[in-house]
Amino acid sequence: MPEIRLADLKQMERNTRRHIILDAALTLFAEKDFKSVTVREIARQAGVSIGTIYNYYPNLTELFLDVFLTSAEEITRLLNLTDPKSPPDLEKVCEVYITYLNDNMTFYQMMSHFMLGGDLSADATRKLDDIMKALMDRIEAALAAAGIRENLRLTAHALFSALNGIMISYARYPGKSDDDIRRHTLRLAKIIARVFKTASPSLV
Amino acid sequence: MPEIRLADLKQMERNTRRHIILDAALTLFAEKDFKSVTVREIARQAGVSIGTIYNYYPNLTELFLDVFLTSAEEITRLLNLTDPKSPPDLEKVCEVYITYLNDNMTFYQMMSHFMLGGDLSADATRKLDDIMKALMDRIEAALAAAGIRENLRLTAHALFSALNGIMISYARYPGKSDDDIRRHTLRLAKIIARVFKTASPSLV
DNA sequence: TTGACATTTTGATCATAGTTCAATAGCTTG
DNA sequence: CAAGCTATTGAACTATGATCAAAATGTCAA
Repeated sequence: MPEIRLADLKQMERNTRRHIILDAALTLFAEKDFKSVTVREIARQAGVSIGTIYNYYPNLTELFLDVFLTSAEEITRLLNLTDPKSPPDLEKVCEVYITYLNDNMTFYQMMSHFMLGGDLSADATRKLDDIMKALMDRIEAALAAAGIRENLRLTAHALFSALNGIMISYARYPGKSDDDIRRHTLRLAKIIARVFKTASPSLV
Repeated sequence: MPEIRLADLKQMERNTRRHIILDAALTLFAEKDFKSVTVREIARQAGVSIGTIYNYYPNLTELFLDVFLTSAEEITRLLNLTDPKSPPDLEKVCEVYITYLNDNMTFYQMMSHFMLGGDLSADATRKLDDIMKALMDRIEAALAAAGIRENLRLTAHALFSALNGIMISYARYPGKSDDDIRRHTLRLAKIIARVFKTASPSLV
């Protein structure tokens, strides 16, 4: 039955092409603010025409979302790899997460854009929600491993929120270098991790 | 010395005109997502031409920043008014802040836009930093009133971050109504307030 | 009041963005 | 090889923020 195989190959080819565009976008996002990247730039970087971009993505938003999802999977994987032998340490998980956000500010910018912006298709919304949930689950697992039992889900929500808030509050810190910001956000992450470890059992 | 008075009056007049544009923008932001509000819409709402907008603001970003600063002053005032007789309660301060964010999502969208987006003039950056610092100071005062003494400044940073993170994480909650989101974000705010009250003295 | 000068307002105009789609090029298959 | 299908192309369309010469309005000394 060569038909099925051929169809599969075609699909793989299509995915490869899609990946070329995705990689071009990723390259550009590493260089500059994601809001200022244009279709024309992505097309040039990928070596295709504008129209081809729209053959693989219905619009720029969905392309950006694809980039975001790729990064989100990466950070989820990183979090799952923390300290594979011993049980995951809460402070370590927070540190890895904040380090990733420092290294990938476009990821955080996109997260804020998609979470607050709206105007996503139903399909895109589902994808976004799924990946955010996966991230949350990872945080929850770390909390569970830290011995938190009561209100586990709610506490995980609060911790996840707290971590996400660090960057929005201090990504721009007047008169500080990137290194200073990294140090400061990591210190805040540590504080938040400790606060949750210390106080959680006594919550209502 | 009538010259000085006249100059003052002119300045007041100019400020009044500026306010007409500001109010028009505020009205539109209450109706729809701030990213989708156009210069033409603001001009129509304010009853002036496009060019006049640019007479009072060098570009749309500065106009948006002005709207943001207006809201930021309002929330700072609200926070200062919480429970004027008794010492400010930490949970109450968190509740007021999160309630305001729920009622004024455009404010939060703008905060995230300006804090993460960049491309502000030097003057705009200073204004933004000032108002964020004022907000922070208010949180710090509430923590101090709650009895926190050690690492006050750093703890205030962490708490401020945590509160800001609530909205970015849960403003979009799959399948939940606005009321549900309000309830959930307020619950998270309460948890965070308690966590900080309980655990802070034992921090390093 | 008048006329000359200064200030403010106006909106057509420009550059650039995302998006569309008829024409073209490239493959596949009978 | 030819017919038909699919993928690619980029000029063209709409809408955006921003500009600026011209017009309207305001100011004030003579």
